[in-house]
Amino acid sequence: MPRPTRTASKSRRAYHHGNLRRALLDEALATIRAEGVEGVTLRDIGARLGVSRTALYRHFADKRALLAAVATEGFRMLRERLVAAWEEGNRGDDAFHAMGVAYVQFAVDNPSHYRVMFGGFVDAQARDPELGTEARGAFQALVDAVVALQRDGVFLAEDAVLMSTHTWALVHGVAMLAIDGQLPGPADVDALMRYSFRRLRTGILVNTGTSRVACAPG
Amino acid sequence: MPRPTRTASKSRRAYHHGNLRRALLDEALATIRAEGVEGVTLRDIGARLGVSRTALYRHFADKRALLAAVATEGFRMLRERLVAAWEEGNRGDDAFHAMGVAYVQFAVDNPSHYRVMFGGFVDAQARDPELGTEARGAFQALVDAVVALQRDGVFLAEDAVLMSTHTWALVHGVAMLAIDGQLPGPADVDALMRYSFRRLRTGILVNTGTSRVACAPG
DNA sequence: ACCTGAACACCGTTCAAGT
DNA sequence: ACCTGAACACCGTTCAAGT
Repeated sequence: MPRPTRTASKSRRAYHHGNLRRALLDEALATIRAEGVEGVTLRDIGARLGVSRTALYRHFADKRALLAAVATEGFRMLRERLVAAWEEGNRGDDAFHAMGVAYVQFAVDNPSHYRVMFGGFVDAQARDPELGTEARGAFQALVDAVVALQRDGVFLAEDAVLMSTHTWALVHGVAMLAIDGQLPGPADVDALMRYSFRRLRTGILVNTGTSRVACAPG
Repeated sequence: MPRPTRTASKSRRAYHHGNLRRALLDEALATIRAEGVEGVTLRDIGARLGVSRTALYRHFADKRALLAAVATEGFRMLRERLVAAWEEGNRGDDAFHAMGVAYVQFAVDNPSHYRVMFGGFVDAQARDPELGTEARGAFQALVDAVVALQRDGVFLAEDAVLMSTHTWALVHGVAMLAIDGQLPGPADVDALMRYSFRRLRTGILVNTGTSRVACAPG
């Protein structure tokens, strides 16, 4: 396949002439990974790319737009992980658990990136429609799994969105506590996830409800 | 009761001579409420208090220490709300639900403050021991309720800390989604909380487990 | 179109100096 | 002890100017 007629040129870097946006995104993400969001400065990113510190404004409205793009990419990655876990687990009950584990694992592996995704971008979503689209896409992966499990009679036949949001809140909560260091140790993340998903399925209440009263005890 | 021998003095503000720390804390919190964390600048706070912008360093090591103190106060407030909900609800099953509602309500009422409390202060806890103490105190209010409900045979007699952490993760997740605007509307917060607590108690799984197989269907 | 470089209006923090 | 004011080393963003 012939490359575009554009020559390789004498520019010091390959990301000139069109892929500077991509390079800015990659550099921002690398910095976020290494130092957290507060380590991201437009000057450093420009310098690291051998580019003026104002070159960024050709591709992003401002710093927040850059971070919104990073967040958008995060949701895209997250959705891929969720879908992969669901499909590789053969779309059953265990696969649902695997999705939850994959979700928390993504947060633990990319804590700073995850934080940018949920860093109070209430209006970032309004400013950057693609962010909302991608976030909804990741959520949809969860809804799809819930719907499938409801169809198969594994999960209760309730409002799938409500059930999915409930599940999302749980894994989101576990993820946040994990990356915030609120859990004693890293081994506790696994233990909590195992417990949480068991109880997500069966609840924490002692079984004295109407559905059991009709049964003989034992 | 006689006031301390310190005179009212001619100082323009009452918070000189000992309560500047308190004033700094209040001013920081007010700014956080009004503009979010990123609106907090030491210069503005100093100016608003009629004090040099470096006066703060007499009471806090740096800006992060100030924010850690704000977070500490947040956990103290949160614990009070939780305990109040638990006791006013007469320490029963409904009171547990009320605690959850109070938790989410605190986050919704004080979104920026709540975010400071969970803003990735992994090591802030190490730097500021009081923060960890107060955070653990709020969590303990939840554990106490779980233990009481287990004693009364309402909740499963499992590891109370694990069960509490599971519950905490759920309400934390709901709270984060709510203040992040990830939920369609404010009415959905209530609906989600009702659903989530019902399912926290009873689970989302169809009841075909061993305990029900023994029963006649229907 | 794309990038530059100087300039502007901000930051947190340090430190010698005052009382 | 407590506070000040100048100074330092940073920020994001704007804008006229270059190619």
